[in-house]
Amino acid sequence: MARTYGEGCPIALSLDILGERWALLVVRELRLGPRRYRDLQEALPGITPAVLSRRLKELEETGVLRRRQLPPPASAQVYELTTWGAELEPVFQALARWGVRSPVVPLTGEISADSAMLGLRTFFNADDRDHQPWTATYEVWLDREPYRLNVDNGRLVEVARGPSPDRPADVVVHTTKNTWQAVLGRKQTLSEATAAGLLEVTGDFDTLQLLIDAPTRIPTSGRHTPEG
Amino acid sequence: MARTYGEGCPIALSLDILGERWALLVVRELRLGPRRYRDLQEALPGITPAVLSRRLKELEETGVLRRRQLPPPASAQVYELTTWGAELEPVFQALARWGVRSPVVPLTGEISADSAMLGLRTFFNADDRDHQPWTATYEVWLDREPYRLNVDNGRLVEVARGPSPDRPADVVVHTTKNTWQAVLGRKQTLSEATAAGLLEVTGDFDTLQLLIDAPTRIPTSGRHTPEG
DNA sequence: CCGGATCCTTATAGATACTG
DNA sequence: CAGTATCTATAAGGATCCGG
Repeated sequence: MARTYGEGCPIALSLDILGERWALLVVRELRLGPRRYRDLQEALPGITPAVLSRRLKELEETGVLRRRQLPPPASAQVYELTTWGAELEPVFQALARWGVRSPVVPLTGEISADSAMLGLRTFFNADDRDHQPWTATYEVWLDREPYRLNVDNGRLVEVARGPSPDRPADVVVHTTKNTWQAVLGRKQTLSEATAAGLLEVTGDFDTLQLLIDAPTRIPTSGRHTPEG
Repeated sequence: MARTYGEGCPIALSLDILGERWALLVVRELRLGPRRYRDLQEALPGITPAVLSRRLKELEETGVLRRRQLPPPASAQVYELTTWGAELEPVFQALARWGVRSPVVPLTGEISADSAMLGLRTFFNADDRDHQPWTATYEVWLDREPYRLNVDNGRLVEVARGPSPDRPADVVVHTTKNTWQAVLGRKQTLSEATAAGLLEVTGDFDTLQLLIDAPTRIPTSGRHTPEG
């Protein structure tokens, strides 16, 4: 927080803390749990070490995240969100829902594995009653990184890093984040991706299809006219 | 949008559009309706003309706002949000609710009249059942700028610039935005401000008290420990 | 390796003055 | 009133290097 807007408005205060370049994307990468410096660098292609260091220091000072030393034998240093930092979730949800409707700027480019999984949470629509409320656990591997999902009675109650902890998941998926994004974005059907060998399903295919269909169809453009 | 994060994540896309310095505050000032270049400059102390021009141009190009020529005899040029730009409301709400709970950075400084009125909307709590659901219209003058409020059955259904259009409001208030903020922030009671001559009420005092009490008590600090 | 710090260059914002 | 122009200060981008 080198420079501030100096306003008494809580929005301006939030921007004092989060408004600098890369700051909110650093926080985004911590939404699913602690990450090391190196993990952040890899998830944020384009950020320079100096900027990443500065943002981490500033976000630590303002109480958004904290630095923690993992106990031996890991002995790694990680960054993780504070309780207050984790309460930025509604901000991310609102920004994602808004950005995806951009009528002018197209949504193109790579995406981090974490973001790909979190997109499911953001756009998962429990109110959609085209499907019956179902219950299942999923284990999704994106680029060899494991994630687990827990749908309980039609609600996505858990999105986390790591494989299924106790019993094996009902459905296990192995794919790349790009294929996962393509399927979620309706650019490719689940069947097509499977047939092309881009995605491998272990367990009930239809249960996976339910998950893929749960996010409301996302208009990535054309929702508004530029004159809007 | 000179520089972009180049990601396929909708959050990053939103930040490509809104992440540059001052951008989101410019949009904030348009939440209650069109404003002229000069109005924006006054509401955003510290912004330089060059930066304001650039932000307006970029936000226009990305479809967040549009430039409009008012018909004669006004003949003024104003900036206003597009439909899509107006859909940033959940983002502002989320940012305001988060920022106000900052455990480290204090919330101090001036605030624009628009922001002072919008704070009421952000923190108005229709679920609070300490009071009966009431219905009333208000006309609030902050630093000689008129705003109108409409509470219907305990819900704040309208916050707008300008005086009451048809019939006179049930309650008319004349004060400064600083006093208004102090009263809403529980730093001063309505009675105290009135007794001190800082606030003048025409109409039913208790109906105004209902409005002031409607926002949930806002903890501006201490909600989390810095270690949180 | 990991977790940065340093150095240099480029881009953006701040300050002030000025113009159609 | 609605901006542009000019200059300076600061922050980000790019590459390299260094200590544990």
